[in-house]
Amino acid sequence: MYEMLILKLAHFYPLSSEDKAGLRAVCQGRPRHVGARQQISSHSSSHDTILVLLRGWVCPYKHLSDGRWQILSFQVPGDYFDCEFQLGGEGDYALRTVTDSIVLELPRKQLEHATMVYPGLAKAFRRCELVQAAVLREWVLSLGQRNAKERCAHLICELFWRLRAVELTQSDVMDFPLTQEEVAGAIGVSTVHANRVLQDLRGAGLIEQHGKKLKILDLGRLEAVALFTPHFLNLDHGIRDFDDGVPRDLRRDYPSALRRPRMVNGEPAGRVRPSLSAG
Amino acid sequence: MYEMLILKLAHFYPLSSEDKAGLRAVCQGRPRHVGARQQISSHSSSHDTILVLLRGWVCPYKHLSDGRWQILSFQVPGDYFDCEFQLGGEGDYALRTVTDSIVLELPRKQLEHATMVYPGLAKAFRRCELVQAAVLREWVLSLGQRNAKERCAHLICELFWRLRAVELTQSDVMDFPLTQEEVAGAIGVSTVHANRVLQDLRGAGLIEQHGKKLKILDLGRLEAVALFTPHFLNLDHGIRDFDDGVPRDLRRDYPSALRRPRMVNGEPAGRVRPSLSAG
DNA sequence: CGGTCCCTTGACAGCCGTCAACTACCGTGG
DNA sequence: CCACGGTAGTTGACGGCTGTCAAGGGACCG
Repeated sequence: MYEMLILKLAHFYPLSSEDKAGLRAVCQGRPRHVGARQQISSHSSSHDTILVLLRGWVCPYKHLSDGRWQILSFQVPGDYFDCEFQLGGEGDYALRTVTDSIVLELPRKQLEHATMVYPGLAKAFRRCELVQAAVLREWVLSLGQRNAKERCAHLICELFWRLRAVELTQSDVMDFPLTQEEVAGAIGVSTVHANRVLQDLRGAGLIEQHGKKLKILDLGRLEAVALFTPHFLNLDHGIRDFDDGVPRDLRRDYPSALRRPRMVNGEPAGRVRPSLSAG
Repeated sequence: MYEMLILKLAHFYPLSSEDKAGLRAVCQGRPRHVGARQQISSHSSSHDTILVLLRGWVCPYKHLSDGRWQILSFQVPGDYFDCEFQLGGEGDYALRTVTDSIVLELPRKQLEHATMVYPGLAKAFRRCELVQAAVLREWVLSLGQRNAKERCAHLICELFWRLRAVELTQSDVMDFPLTQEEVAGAIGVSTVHANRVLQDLRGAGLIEQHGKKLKILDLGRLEAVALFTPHFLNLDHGIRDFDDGVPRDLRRDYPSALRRPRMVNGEPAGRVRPSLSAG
């Protein structure tokens, strides 16, 4: 079952069979079952553990003192979260399950030892964390610049690509256990508006929903609506050698000036205005 | 000059004089000057460097294919950014200066060696990265749930606390070199609306602006407007011992159910509706 | 003194939130 | 078999926050 973690890590860095064996040796704890829509807390005697999600969906979220709350990401099987998020005290966010889930607690000490012995593991974990951060940055971009429809489409695209990476899709169909309230909490809109946006996407022939399954009818158009590119997910299946170290000039192909498009009826118009010239 | 980095790190973990000496030994490169509103790219022969900001403000930002762009955070003196963000290829975001800046490139290999020799450095850097991630999560919460006025107030509070931590404030006055366009790009609104929100804050007697300086007139009220708590910044001046490892039940004081308040004229109403019961 | 950048203002429109009510669905129990 | 209750999804009316457009003003600089 914890092959899920190996499957995921191998997407970010090619693991040797020794790496995998070393990881398996650490994964000897007893998996813990957590019901749907429950808080997850570290039950072990020490909070110095890493939680690996073996089955189900989980979401970290944050809330304001007046009760408003925001989902920060969705975790799917193979994902892990570092309980160090507590930063030595109360964490700045909380974790709850979306569906029935099975989590495994790995002792940090043992895991760190394994990453010392098997450098491939260290690189895979490190890269994994960088990707998590990249996803969070993409959410900032989404919440700041995309409108509700684009954000919703983008969320679906992100989940589809990530689930496909751990082989949890069947062709164009994926699990989609989120309620509209959870979608709303993730894309920063009200539940009512999330409903309208989802209807909009269905009406446009982009997706179909049946029960807790979601079918992508036209991935290309959906990605176009979302302004989605899978680049930030770095799902290269560990094929590339990231360590060749060829120096490149960053962002050479970026426009020399920041621009914002005019928006007309939620769609960017052809013309853009120059802005924050890059000098 | 690079004492700025030490000053900042010491906020996150108490550094011994050996730690500091070890860090200074790595900081022997020549600082590079970058003009205002310029792209920053890694100029060194290898992209395997860490950039430390010694003077000025810098902002990473991301943009959509149609030209919309979003600022991801502001970096102030003492902050550093890992060029590994490139993830082995083109990065998913870009970096540009807000003001005239001075940056220092540290070779990753040497820095990693130093962190092996001086574990205090490793802990300080690690904690620093965790705080960066926490700030990003707070931005997600802001962009998703706070309205424009709250977001703007929150941004000002965050910057004020962070600048104070590196002793770059004079009593209630801080540098504030951002144009309204940059504020808008950070809080995800149009420039025109950013202007209105700033006027609103000034009109409410919360802040004053003169040139590139901003004076906080009533920090308590500003934080109340922003629903700001400095907790996520973890600016404990390294006083607490983070390694005592006392197990605690996470989030014990969180409400057992997620709730969202009703919003009336942008203010949450007294009553909240239950939502996503935690079981 | 013309140009550029930045800030400001007003009118108008549209995305999105709020409220309230309704439907569909599902498992439980009589 | 149907009543029932709870959860999730849906709809319509209305209003407000926020974007867009256009124009003008002030500060700074060559």
